[in-house]
Amino acid sequence: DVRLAALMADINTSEVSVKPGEEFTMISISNYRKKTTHHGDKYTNRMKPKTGLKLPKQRENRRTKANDRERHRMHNLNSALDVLRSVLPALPDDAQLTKIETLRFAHNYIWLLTETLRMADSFGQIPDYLQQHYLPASQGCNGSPTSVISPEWDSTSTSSSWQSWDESNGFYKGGMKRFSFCILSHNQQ
DNA sequence: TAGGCCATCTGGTCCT
DNA sequence: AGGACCAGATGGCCTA
Repeated sequence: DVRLAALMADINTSEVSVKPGEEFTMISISNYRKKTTHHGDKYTNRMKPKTGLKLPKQRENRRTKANDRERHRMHNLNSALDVLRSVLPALPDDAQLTKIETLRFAHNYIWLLTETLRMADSFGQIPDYLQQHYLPASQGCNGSPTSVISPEWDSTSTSSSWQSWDESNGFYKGGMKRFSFCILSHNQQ
């Protein structure tokens, strides 16, 4: 069968290499950002116009309304991101993915689920470890080796998919921003 | 202290 | 005309 597993690695680890057959382990989550909450009046002092110029009353009203709408729009966007975070595999307590990480994580997670379905179609079953650790998303990983299989998590990379997969050595190599997701083994039986 | 992340403001552009 | 969307600018907070 084709075995897939994933690894969450430290952001500062520039490369992960795991040989086929090795146990996968969580390397580090020390660089998870602590959750922070921004409160409304935290930014109050930014609400002054950048220029000291006094706007005409009508224009000022329009601008104020536009600012309110824009704020509301961004809050909606953030709410949608929160919903997205909530359906991704759980992270350790007090950790929250950034916006860009959330989007990349979601992309990788969709890839995982797609791949899982493909494997189920091909081999008639979903490997135990996938069921145990990754499915369904809402159950999270509870601190166990977690997250999503993906060939790519490099925030600077625009390449997709399998380009960094080292077929000869059987491991994925890639530059990493915060996490690395890699396929640890790929055994044929 | 530098850099990352974020919220907010702002003006431009497009759409209804 | 007014709203939605977008990107640049700005400044605060946090962490290494």
